[in-house]
Formats: sequence, C-alpha cells, structure tokens
Amino acid sequence: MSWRIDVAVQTPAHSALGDVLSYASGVRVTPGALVRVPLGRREVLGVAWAAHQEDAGPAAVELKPIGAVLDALAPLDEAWRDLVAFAARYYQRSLGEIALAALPPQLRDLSAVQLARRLKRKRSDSPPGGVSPCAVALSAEQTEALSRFEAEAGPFLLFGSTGSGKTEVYLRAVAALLAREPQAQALVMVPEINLTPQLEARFKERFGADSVVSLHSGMTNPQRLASWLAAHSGAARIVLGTRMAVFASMPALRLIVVDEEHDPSYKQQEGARYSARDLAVWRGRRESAKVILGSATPSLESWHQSRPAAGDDAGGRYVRLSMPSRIGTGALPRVRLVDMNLQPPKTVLSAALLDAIGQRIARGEQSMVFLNRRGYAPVLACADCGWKSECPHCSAYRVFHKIDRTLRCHHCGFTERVPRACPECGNLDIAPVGRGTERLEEHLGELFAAVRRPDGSAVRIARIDADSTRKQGALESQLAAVHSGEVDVLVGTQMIAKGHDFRRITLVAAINPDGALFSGDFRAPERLFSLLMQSAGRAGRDAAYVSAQGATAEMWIQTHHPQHPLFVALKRHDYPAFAQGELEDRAAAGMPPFAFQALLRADARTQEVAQAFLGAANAAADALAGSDQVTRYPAVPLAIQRVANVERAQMLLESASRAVLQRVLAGWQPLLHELRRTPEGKGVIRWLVDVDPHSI
DNA sequence: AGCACGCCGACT
DNA sequence: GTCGGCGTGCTC
Repeated sequence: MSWRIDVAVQTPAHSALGDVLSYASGVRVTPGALVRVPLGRREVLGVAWAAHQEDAGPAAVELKPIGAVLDALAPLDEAWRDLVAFAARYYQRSLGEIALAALPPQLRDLSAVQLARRLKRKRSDSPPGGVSPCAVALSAEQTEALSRFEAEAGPFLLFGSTGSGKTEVYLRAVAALLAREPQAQALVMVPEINLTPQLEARFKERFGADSVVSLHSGMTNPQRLASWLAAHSGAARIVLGTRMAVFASMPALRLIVVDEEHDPSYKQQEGARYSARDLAVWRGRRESAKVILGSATPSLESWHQSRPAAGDDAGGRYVRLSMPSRIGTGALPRVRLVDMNLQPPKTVLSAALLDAIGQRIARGEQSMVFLNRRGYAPVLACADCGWKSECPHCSAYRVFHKIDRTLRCHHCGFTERVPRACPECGNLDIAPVGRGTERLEEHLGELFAAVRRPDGSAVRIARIDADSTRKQGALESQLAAVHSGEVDVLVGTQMIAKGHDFRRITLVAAINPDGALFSGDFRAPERLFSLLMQSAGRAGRDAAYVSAQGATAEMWIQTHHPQHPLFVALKRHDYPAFAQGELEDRAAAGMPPFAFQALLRADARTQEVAQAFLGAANAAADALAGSDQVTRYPAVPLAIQRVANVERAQMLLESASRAVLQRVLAGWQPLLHELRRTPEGKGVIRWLVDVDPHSI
C-alpha cells in the first residue's frame, strides 16, 4: 500500500509552486506531523498537510520519498492548521511560508534524533504550579468588566484608560479560567518586546514561573524552541508574546488577550503581512477561546466593531467593556495646548513650557519631552548653493548625527562622516536644518545650564531613543536611571511614550506633533491621538507621589492648530468623541473600516518598470469576477520612492465587500505569476500584496 | 528563498 | 589557462 503525502514547505510566494508538494510514503503520515523532505538538492523541514492513499497501478509521476518523520513531537492539531491555512489564504501567501515561519527556527535544523533527545531532557523537570491569590481589591469597573466577561461570549473590547487596571483584569480572567479548568491555556499578546519583561514578571508572580513562557524575536533560538515546546505540549499555562505568538501551537487554548490592540506593531510589515490582532479574533472563534482586545485608544476598526451596552445590537460583534476611571485618586493629567502661532517665529520650546519644566526641576520632579525624530537634525544644508544631505541610494535625506559626526540614511543605513565643507561648492557654512532628539537634548542642556536643582547640583538631562538603546541592556539601564530619580528631564522618541511606568514624571510634553494632522496617511491622526493619550498616561501614574508633592500632572502640547478637533478631544481625554469624528470622516470618504483595502506593490530598478507591471496587473484584473466591485487606483510611487537604489510603486484596491476583495485577490495571484514572464514583468525585482495595509 | 548552471573579467 | 561575478531557472 502506498501513500501520497502533501507537505507544506517553505516555498516562497514568488516561486509559483503549489501550496503543498507531494511525496511518496510507504506508511500513512498523520496530517500535522513534522517531516523532513528532499527539495531540490537539499532536505528541508515541512508540515504534513494531507495523506492520500494511492490506487494500485502506475503512478502518474514518480514522487520523491518522504524523509524522516519527527514523530517524537505530537502533530500540529487541526485548529492550528486551520489558522495557518486561513492566514495564508487571507494574506495571499503560500501555506508553507506561514506554517514554517510560525515554527521556532531551531526546529528547522534539528534532526529527528536531536529533537527526540531534546524532548526527553525537557520531560524530566516537573512543573508544579500554584496560583497565588491577589490581595488587591478590584474597582467597581473592573468587577463589572469581569462579570460581563464571564457571562458573555465576546469577543470583548476592553476600553480602559491608562491606569484603569486592564492588566489586573487580564490576570483575573486567566486566574478564573485556570481555576475552572486547570489544564487550559491562555495566550497574552503585547505589541513590543520591550513591554514583555514587566508583564512577564506580573504573570509569573501570580501564576508561578513554570506556568508562563515567552515567545518573541528577542529570545535566543534555544529559548524560543523551549517555550514553543512547552506551549505545544500543553505544559505551559500561559504564553506571553509579541505578534508571532498568535501562531503558537496551544492545544488547550481557551483565552486570548491582545493588549494595546490598536498598536501598529501587530501588523507585520514584511514577508507575510498579517495582523496578529485580526488573526487572534479569528483564532478565538475557531477554537472557542474567549478573546479580549484591550486599549485606552482602540483602533477605529475595533471601536466601530464594538457595541456599547449589553443587549444593544447597534454597532458590531464585539462586546465593549468600559473602564474610564483611573485606579486610586490619580486624576488624568491636565492637557495644556500652547498656540505656537502666538510664539516668536522659530520657537522650539515655548517660554511657558520652559517655565513649567523649571518648576518641576525646582520641586525635584521629572519631566519628559518627546519628539518623533532621532538624530541631531533631519537635514544638513549648504547656505550658499542649496546642497542638502540627500542619500545617494534613496529618495530621502540623510540625518545628521552629531554624536559621531555622521550623516546616516535611516532607510538604507548608508553612513558617511559629515563633510567639512559643502561637497558641491566647497562652502564651509553647512548647517543643520530642523531638529531631532539629539539637538533637543543639547538645547535643553543649554537652557538649563545655569539652573540648579534643590540640592544645588546641575540639572540632569537624558535621552532615550533607538540610538541610545542600541546596545543590549541599554534601554533597561537607562529606564532604571529614570526610575531611581537620576534624571530631571528625559528627552526621547515615542519609544518612551509606550508602556513604561515613570512614577515620578509629572510633566509630559510633545514639542511638535503637527506633522500627523495633515499628512497623506489617513491613519496618522489615529496614531497621533493614541500616542498623545499614552504619553499623557505616563504623567502622574503614581497618585500618592503626585499628591504628596502637591503637584498636578500635566501634558503639554505645542501646536499651530490648537482648535483642531483632535486636540479638543484630547484635552477632555475623550477618545469616544475623537473616534466618532474620525469615523464620520472615514464613512464620508469611504475608507476603512467602511471599506476594505489591499495594496499591490512592485519593486524594480526604475519607476517605469515598476509602474508598467502594476499597469499590466491592473489590466489583467479586468477579467476577474467581482472586479467591477473593486475600485482600482492608478499606480503611484511610494512616499519614499527609492530605497537602496530600488524604485517602488504601488496600487491601491478598495471594496465595500471584504469577500469580493478576497475573491479578486485570490483570482489575481496566478495572473500576477504569469505576468512576470511577460515583457511587462521583466525587470521587476519583486511584487507583493498587502491585505488591510496599515499605511498607504 | 537556496542552490544550481552558465557565460565573461583579473589572477597564479 | 582557472577563480568567481551574479543573471536565469528549478525545486514534489
């Protein structure tokens, strides 16, 4: 008796190979089993997807025999395979690409024997797990949210302001689950690696170190394999991780938490461009696991999808659980708008803001100033001939980093020492234009050089951004310095606005947030509002500290548009008002969440070649059923049109129906593969489809 | 994606 | 005369 086994292997999307490759086997291989199979001249890891019994008689084609079956490991279950299959289909990628990316990288290199040995070693330690009860009393809002969570099916949108105690709700929900069903598993996702350690600590404290494993790209390969195996075997109760964790194999999954669900990092931006938040909701429904999406500023998609009260059928499918109040007495910080139109021209820091920071210094409190631009200045320019520090490989300026006197391209990494004189005309007068965090740090240093702290010492200014935290452990040590009070004024990018609890900060300032108000990206206001709300949440987290100081926590915003509805809503901490306004605009303009989008992008040596491919692709789509219900916009260059000498162009597709858009995309895929072999496809370096794109 | 094959410039 | 550049093509 012989079998044909269909195996998902890592076939790249461009290869136009089928979703699965078929191999011969003398025995049936269980779907979901990990196998090693020959592919070309090498042997690769694959996941058995289906087994077909071959009729006796001559085989149509001679199949290569399957290699080793890694049967020390339980096969990936059907629910997991369904999730992978759905993600592959929805995001227009191959099955194998998603499946293999979802497995720990080390599994690819391990032989069957090595894996068996590893598993034997693992089994020896026995994890006893005890849930330590929590002494903290719940607020009325938390109690209400939890009881509705227990009573209803969800999915739930936990709309809780910063400091309202969302994490405690997650912990209780997990605790209740494990009390009811000790062998159950919960998946908890956070947007960034930086945020895992403190959450991990809280979960381990509550549920025991052995019950919790982490899964994110900052871990070493052996660590990731160990965590993955613990999840897959069911030994781990709680898996805590970043977006990749949505694909963790968890046979007893009953609960999924997506914290800060609005965060853009849940959308993968390269390779398979999936949204871990959306997949989490899909997975929850498929596996009957309850899903909680938590945020103080939900994505407009989730907000639109949620209904405010029980039994209210208006709105969407999500149950909205609101926790508007901060725990304890800490009031939300007062928002102060500085009208920059009334300031002297070229003001960087208004006098009123400087005064407020000075008062904080005098009282021994901390301030945080953020600016979304790292480096010293975004451009270096020649006053004489107009030369600017363009990157020779990208359509962008190289940023001036004063610290090491370099010009660095933030897109391709091209770095050179700053020229002494203008490379065009030899003029020595080349000057930085605009400012980044480095220059802001320097500027603040000058402004406060003469100021003394209460004990007579000099004011201490620190900066946290991607440059200052490049080294391993640098972020942790810099955060620790802020926590221990070694810093008076902290300067940084949005990195400092997310998640970290700075208890002694009583002032947060956004220096120049206006860029996002009128940018071409329709999601920019949503991101700005969320960022400012989160930043405001950094101030005065420690209510006891703030009131003991007699201080008021404040969020300062310098803007040329103080009447902008975004700021008006922010001033009142009124996310619902902001969301309503944005949703009305989106509805009127026929944009998400009222329409569904996809991008086709092409990269080539020249813009013409890239656009010609998109043009041909557009024409090819005419023939597809449903294409009349999909608006196809003309091909345009990307905002940054050239990166590392590659020209990039894209076209947008939009439809009121997700299903129709999906159907068109699915039908398009083979046509796009064919196009590559036509004259219009020659010279295209790569093309890719981005479903539900985040930035367009 | 890998990893081959395949046809043109600077080296022992 | 070879070593090696990366252009094109294939992988059940």
